[in-house]
Order: sequence, then C-alpha cells, then structure tokens
Amino acid sequence: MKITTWNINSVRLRMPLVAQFLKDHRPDILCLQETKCRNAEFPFSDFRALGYEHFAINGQKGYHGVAIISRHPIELLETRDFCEKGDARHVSVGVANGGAPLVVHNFYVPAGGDEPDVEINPKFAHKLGFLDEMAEWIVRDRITDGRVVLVGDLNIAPLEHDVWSHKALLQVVSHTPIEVEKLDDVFRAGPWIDAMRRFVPRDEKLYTWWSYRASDWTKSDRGRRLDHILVSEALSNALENLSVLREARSWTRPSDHVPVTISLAV
DNA sequence: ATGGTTGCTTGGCAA
Repeated sequence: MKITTWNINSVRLRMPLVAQFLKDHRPDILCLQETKCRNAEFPFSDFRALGYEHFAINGQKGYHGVAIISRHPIELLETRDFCEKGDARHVSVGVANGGAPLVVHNFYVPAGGDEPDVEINPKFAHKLGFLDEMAEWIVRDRITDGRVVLVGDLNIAPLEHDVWSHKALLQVVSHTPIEVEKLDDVFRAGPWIDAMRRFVPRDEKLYTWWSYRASDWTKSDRGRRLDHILVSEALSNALENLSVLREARSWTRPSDHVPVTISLAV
C-alpha cells in the first residue's frame, strides 16, 4: 500500500502535475493539502479518469482545504474542526484492506504567520493552540490504537537536519523551540513513529519544501521538512519504503512542496 | 538585515 502526501497549493491549477504524478507512481491513496477550492469545485472527473474513484474531501473557498483520493473504497470518518474556526484542515478515512482496517488522517496545520510571538501574532497563537488540541485529541480519543497513519503539512521542521541551517532558523516560524516542543508533544501523545526518519538518519538533511522566494531553489538548497508521515506502533514492522520526489520542485509551475510517499506492507 | 514569489482574486492577504 502506497500513501502519498502532497501540499499541492491549488489542486485545480496543478491538476496536470497531479495527473502526471499519479500515472508515474500509482499510489493507492493520495492525501492533498491546500486544495484551495470548495467541494463543488473539486476536479473529481480528472481523478476518475485516472482510476481514482473514491474521495473524502474537506474544502473551502480560496484557502486551506484537504482531500483524500483513493483507488480503493474508503469510508469518510471525520472532518474535525480544530480550534473551531471553520477552517478545512483535517479529514480522515477508513480503508478496508482485507484484514485489519487502516485509518488515515490528513492534516494541514496552520502556518503561523511571520512573527513567532503569541502576544502580537494571533496566527502564531492559533498554530500553537492547534497543536495543543491535536495532542489532547490523540490521547483522549486513543487515535493511535490499531493501524493508523497521520500525514500532512504540519508546517514545522522539528529536527536540526530538517532545515538547511538550524542556527539561522531558530527564530523563524516553522523551526522555533516552542513549535518543536509542541510537535514533540503531538508525537509523544501517540506515541507515533516518525516514518520518514526510519529511512533517513536524523543526522542527514531531509527536506520536502523549498520557498518560492529564491531565484534558483537548487543553488542554495535551502529547504525544510514541513511534511510528515507518522504511523502507529502497529505499523512499525510494515514500513517498507520512503520516496521524497525532489524533482517535482523543478516541474513547470510547481508547488513549493514535493510529494512524499510511504510504502506499507499491509 | 532585507527582500525575494506564488495563488486567489483584482486589492491585499496568506503562505
């Protein structure tokens, strides 16, 4: 079972790139973030033409929006409204996969604005509050019981080698100590396994996002690992492979995030 | 230290 997570930054604009990716890589399940369209505007027929006929979507006009698209039947479990702001930032499904069912959660955590100070930046306060609520929910609802995968753009690069320069980014939103601490709380709440780091040692650089604000993203390679795949302990021995498709950052009119795919023996 | 780009919209946020 191959599961891909990809912050697409407008699914309608980038549908040709999504189609190419699906033709070339054929994941079983695709989790998108920042679809940026209402549910009625979602490009269902483009996915159906590629053999992806099952959907669980949570969209809104212009901002945010998450979607799970599958080649196999899925059951919509929930679209949870963290922080009760009406943002479309979560969707979860159950996948009947022969034996024990698999649960997939797809998240788009708030980016948090520019200033890492809750006193002056309500967007940063929202981000930290969102992470607190995630950790509470994981414990209270026993989210990691059974075979569970949590993917998405979590907008935090927690490890030193999840960013191009630990020192330069300590006060930059996405890598500040308070955010890293909150994300660690989310990890421990499971506990979850950081699936990507099972395949790439923690002392090696690993990025999934490169800013648009660089003339040539390949020259300085100033990336961050903002996208994550977490699995419950029941899936620990099922982790088979990881693929971070760096080349997608160089496609025509790319997203600033690249697809990340995990292969599970389930 | 600053400014750099993109998308949704058409002025100015959000990222």
